[in-house]
Amino acid sequence: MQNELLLKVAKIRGDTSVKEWVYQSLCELLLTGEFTPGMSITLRGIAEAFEVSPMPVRETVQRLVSEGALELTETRRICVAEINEDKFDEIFHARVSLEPKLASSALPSIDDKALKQIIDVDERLMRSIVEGDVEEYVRYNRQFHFLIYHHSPSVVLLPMVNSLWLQFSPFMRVVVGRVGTQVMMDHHESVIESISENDAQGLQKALYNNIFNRMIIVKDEIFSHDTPT
Amino acid sequence: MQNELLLKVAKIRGDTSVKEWVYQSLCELLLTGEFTPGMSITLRGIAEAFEVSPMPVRETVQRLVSEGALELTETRRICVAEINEDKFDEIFHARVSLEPKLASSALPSIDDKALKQIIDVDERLMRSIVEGDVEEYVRYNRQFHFLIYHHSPSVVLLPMVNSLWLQFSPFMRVVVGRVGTQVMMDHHESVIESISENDAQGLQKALYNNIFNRMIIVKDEIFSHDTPT
DNA sequence: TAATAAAATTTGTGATCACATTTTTAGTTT
DNA sequence: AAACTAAAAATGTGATCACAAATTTTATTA
Repeated sequence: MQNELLLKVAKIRGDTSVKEWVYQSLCELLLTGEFTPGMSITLRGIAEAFEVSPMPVRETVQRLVSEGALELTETRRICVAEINEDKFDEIFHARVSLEPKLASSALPSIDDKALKQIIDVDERLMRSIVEGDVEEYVRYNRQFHFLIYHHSPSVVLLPMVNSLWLQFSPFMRVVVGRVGTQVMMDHHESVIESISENDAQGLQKALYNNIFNRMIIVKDEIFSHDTPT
Repeated sequence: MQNELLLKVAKIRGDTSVKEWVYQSLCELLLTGEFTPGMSITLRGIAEAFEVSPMPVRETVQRLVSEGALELTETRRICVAEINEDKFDEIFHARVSLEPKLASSALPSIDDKALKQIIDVDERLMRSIVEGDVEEYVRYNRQFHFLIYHHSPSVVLLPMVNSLWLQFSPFMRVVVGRVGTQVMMDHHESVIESISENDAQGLQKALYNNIFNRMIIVKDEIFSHDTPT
């Protein structure tokens, strides 16, 4: 593990506490899929890699265990959460229940500049699919969603959605790598149109469909073929 | 704070880690409303009250902050989460989205013995309302719900619902004390009937209605009157 | 050589310490 | 009595230590 991880995360900023920096860094590694499902991590390993004491790492790991992103084994070791079909179905339900609502609560705060950013990210997302660039796909897909959600004043749904993404992103990175970007072709036109027209109901429906269809594709590709994860 | 808190939580059991015991104990204090919204707590205070070192308390508090049950103030002090109307609305949406689905996933595992327990708790809940016993109301209302949910094999929705209950229970305890048990009259007949008939759709609908109506009452009683919390 | 046992190392956990920041208390001034 | 200031205490944070349990490595035996 060593210092390789340090190269993959942003440097700590002036007034950021060590604990918060470790948290954000671990989140990044989970969301990008650098941490893969089932991967074992250790407190001292992370502390050493990030060149900090184990204390902030311990508290951070507790947070991530609480958020379902990390799991404790029977022998109290720590590993990255794995996703089976039942868990996938639960995440599926939670996503389609919470994300559309979250997006509509973000709508009032999405101005023209933000919309332009969202459109820009969507174009990059499309390009990543065409070019078969898995890392880019994962990054821009997440950015597309969170450029919207982060405009919401939410203090309940947003953390819940965050924890869902922490839980399934390592798995999704593996999935997209396995099935290819092409099958994940994403149609965001109606999402973007609803945003530009300030249509909250339309946005909820568009995003519901978008999430539903993406998740169905994964479910079909990974679990219906009885492919081992 | 001192040792009063110790008297209000279960003793630690043999193979329970200190950290887990502290977590369960703090959860209990939140769920019963012993910890009230906005209440300040300190790591050393809890450690002293529970007669443990601050270490397990720190890790536990991180979990609870992550779960939204505790919050950090601007000056990095720790307090019990408060609920304003926006937050209440978010919790409302999350509850009606997740709890019915969770209940239906519990249904296959609810046998006659469990159903009998649920009916028993419902009767105690009714009695608490009639007798105006706020503590009992809070306890049996929670038990009613979780006797159902804990039969679910859920690993995603159940922790999410748990964290929702941790977030709003201190608030609800205050609410019920303020408005009285009578206004919280709860009709669980259709919930129980759906369970006894093994009717998953009916259970989802009954529970949705139950939660919806309870939350609407609170919203009306507390926020429409502009009563300060 | 393979299996087993013992030793060494790793790992998570709880305890303790020191430090920077925040809050409270005590003393002084108006 | 109210306001202000300084000192003391409290608080969260990061660092470090020691211990029990789990895992890995090494040595011994069949």
